Amino acid sequence: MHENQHSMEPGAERRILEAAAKVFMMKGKLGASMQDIADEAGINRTLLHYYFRNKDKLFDKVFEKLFARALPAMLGIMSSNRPLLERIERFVEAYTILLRENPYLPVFIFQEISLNPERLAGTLREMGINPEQTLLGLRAELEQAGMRGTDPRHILASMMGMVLFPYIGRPLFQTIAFRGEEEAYEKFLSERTKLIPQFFKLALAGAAIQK
Amino acid sequence: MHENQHSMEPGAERRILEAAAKVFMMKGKLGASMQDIADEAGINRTLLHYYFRNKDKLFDKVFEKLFARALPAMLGIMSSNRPLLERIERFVEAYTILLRENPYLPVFIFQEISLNPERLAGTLREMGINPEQTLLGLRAELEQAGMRGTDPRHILASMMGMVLFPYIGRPLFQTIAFRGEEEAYEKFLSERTKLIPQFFKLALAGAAIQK
DNA sequence: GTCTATATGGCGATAGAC
DNA sequence: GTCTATCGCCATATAGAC
Repeated sequence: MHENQHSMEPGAERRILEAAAKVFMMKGKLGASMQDIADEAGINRTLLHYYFRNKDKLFDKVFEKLFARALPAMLGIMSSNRPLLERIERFVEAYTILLRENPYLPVFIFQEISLNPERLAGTLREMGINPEQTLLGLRAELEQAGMRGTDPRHILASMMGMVLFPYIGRPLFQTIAFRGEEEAYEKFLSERTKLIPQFFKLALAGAAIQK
Repeated sequence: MHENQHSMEPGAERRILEAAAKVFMMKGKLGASMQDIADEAGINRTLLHYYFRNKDKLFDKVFEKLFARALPAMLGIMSSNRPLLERIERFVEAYTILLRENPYLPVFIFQEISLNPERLAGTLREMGINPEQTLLGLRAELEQAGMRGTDPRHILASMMGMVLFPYIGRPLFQTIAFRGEEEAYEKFLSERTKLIPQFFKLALAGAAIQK
């Protein structure tokens, strides 16, 4: 792509993207300046323009990358064909790992989509994600997996919320409910990995009793 | 506060705050210009400065107002002394009403806190919220309310996540799981009002069986 | 209190030397 | 490919007339 005559630092583009991802996530799209990103990457500001033309294009690339990192885990649970409880376990594990490494990811993504919903359809198309088809699979599979009569999307939304909330609302929740203590909160997050699947298990058990 | 010699449109300050809240929520703090807010309020741009001095101060006022609108419902469930399931029901109802009228509220608040966590402690203090005390009450009350041995904060986090996620992730979730259909999603949101408390009921029932 | 006109600064973007 | 210098815009903010 950038086969130029002079020596180009190998992986410069990747290093820029990593720096940009970090800065965009921490300061937001508009709060981050090109200078901030250049500093973080340890390069000259104008090089950003050389590689990515302008800020919008750079941001788009970063967003696509981060979005592609976050979404598959969500669709995984939808499209696998394991038992419901096992799928929940795998889902929670996958997201816990992802979020431990990228705690700002959910706020960043939801904020961006919220401010710019028009772009979503196109992004999904480019990623080769077909909502129609995914939905069909989900419906059929989850419908008969345990919660008969309940729209399986409720399970999915509940699961997503239970997993994501402690990260999305971390500063607030940690301050109010944990006196701001980091270590205690980390422990809390770890506990949830086991606790969330267990919670669904209990709910399913309870549902079975009710019949 | 603004007792001036000339006729001031009554409630101008409030009208500005409402307009600003709307614009800030839809465009973000940096994406919103003072001109945008002035247009929304139907006044001249410089009047914003007359009333609120500068953009930061205006934003702070807006944020405080919105934060004060969102937080009490959360603390309510913590500090009441009703049975656990009843508290959950009330909590879900209260938030459903709030979110139906202010769908952008959670993203806005979590984004701002995420970008500006330093301000949080001060804001809570100004609002007269004492995390220490709230936490003590919560611990004692929920501990003996049903989920023995489980940190009650897990219940709270789960509840918050289940309620908030469909709003925070609405554009994405509605697109993927509902083909973008508005009406179907509205119905989905309504269903959750009953479904979430029911879900906790089942989990508690399941927990009872396990003993 | 409300308006017009203007100052100021920051940031994205490009030109052009090397 | 990388740098320096510079242009031009836009948004905040203020001065000052009415």
